[in-house]
Amino acid sequence: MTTAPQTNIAKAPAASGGPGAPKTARGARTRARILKAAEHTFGTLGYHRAGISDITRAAGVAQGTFYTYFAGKEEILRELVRDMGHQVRAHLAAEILDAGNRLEAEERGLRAFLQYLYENPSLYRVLQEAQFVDEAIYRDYYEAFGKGYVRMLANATRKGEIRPGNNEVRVWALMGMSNFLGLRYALWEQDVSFDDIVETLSDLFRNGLTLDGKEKP
Amino acid sequence: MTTAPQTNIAKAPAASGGPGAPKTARGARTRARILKAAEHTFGTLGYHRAGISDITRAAGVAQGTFYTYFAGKEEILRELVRDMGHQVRAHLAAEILDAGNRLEAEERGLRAFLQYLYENPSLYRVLQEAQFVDEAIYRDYYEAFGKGYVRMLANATRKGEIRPGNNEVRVWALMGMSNFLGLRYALWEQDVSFDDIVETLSDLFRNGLTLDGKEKP
DNA sequence: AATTTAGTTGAATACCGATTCATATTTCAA
DNA sequence: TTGAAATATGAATCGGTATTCAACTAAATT
Repeated sequence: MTTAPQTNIAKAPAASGGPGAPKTARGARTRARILKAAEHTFGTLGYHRAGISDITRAAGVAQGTFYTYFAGKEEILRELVRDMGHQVRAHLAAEILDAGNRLEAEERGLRAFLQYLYENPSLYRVLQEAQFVDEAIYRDYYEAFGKGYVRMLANATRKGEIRPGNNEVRVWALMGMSNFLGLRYALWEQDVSFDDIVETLSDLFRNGLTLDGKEKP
Repeated sequence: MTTAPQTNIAKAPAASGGPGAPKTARGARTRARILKAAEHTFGTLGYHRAGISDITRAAGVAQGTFYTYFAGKEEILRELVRDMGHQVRAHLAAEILDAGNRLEAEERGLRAFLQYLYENPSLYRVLQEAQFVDEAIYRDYYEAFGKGYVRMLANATRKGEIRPGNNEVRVWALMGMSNFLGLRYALWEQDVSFDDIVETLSDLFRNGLTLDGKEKP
């Protein structure tokens, strides 16, 4: 031990976000630019084809700068999924706030989701690819989403707005619907209006799929 | 032109499956072993982490042998998705054959799908990852699936078993449900019985989600 | 048996891109 | 103003792996 002690206590892990959270306005701006660039790059090229160099180029910074704010490629993906998750949930929550009942909330929620996906196509790809890079972050996303959703259905059940039933299973079914409808009609081809889609689902919620057999109100 | 003409007509493209389809029983066996090994390897490690060497090791052949039957990594993934697609469709078709009506077909189909996914977990991962390697093959899978599904709903509509409506939209919603329910309850955690799941969806199909408002039979 | 064709081998090649690092610049507090 | 801390740079490193290829073995054909 001839040299001075190299303390490894020096670098505080900081709030969240890898090597060191920015401590300057400039740093915060740069970090945000990189994150936004990653969203676009991953969304366009996909996680694997996208290189760090693609991200930094899009952000207008040097490659090395990336590692000032993120521990690596996986790390920024995680950050991105968390960020985007917050955003969608906040957006959808706001959109269904003034719904008078559950059916209306479902209608508005679905329409808002389709619209959001159309305007933010990166969300879909980033999220779905994250599933195979870090399954936990993907589960977290849907479990957070589902938790709030189940709570809303429970309230609706209490109010007598919807039939009693297994709301957790329903929620996963509903999330699956939205996801596929979004992929097909918001991302792939816009050959059916969102109104028509919402109306079709609304009819399913009100009347079911079969012609006979509704228990009386 | 001093040398003899090197004909490039020699290698016939063969039916389907890259460089050369096997012309021997042995070759066919080897090709099948590699395909099966790829299914398992992609299903376990994922497409990107899985190396050709992982596949050939699992198949018990040398690396070079891979390229006797497949043009490359993407090619074998495409082959796999086509294969697996045929298998699921055939399996599900058989399972719902003796259903007396559409509701029963939906119930049996959903249960069979959940069970199939539980027994063949690779299907999910291979298919979903294929989406970002070659989107066309993924679309083909769901369009083939959806096409048959829409036809069945059209028949059911004609027979008066289900309400008239936009069956294409319904089909994408239904496929989305199955997909998510499968992921959550067949792959992630088996904490709800398939019977309960099917019953929940059956209730939705028969009675909708809301308490009021069914139009009369 | 001899010859041609099909299949197999595994080491070498070739390429790619994530991460590191020594250096330079900017910011900010004293 | 000044120096320490924070930020930025981009070329070099480093590990990995898809693909190729020349030599070898097995099977089919004559």
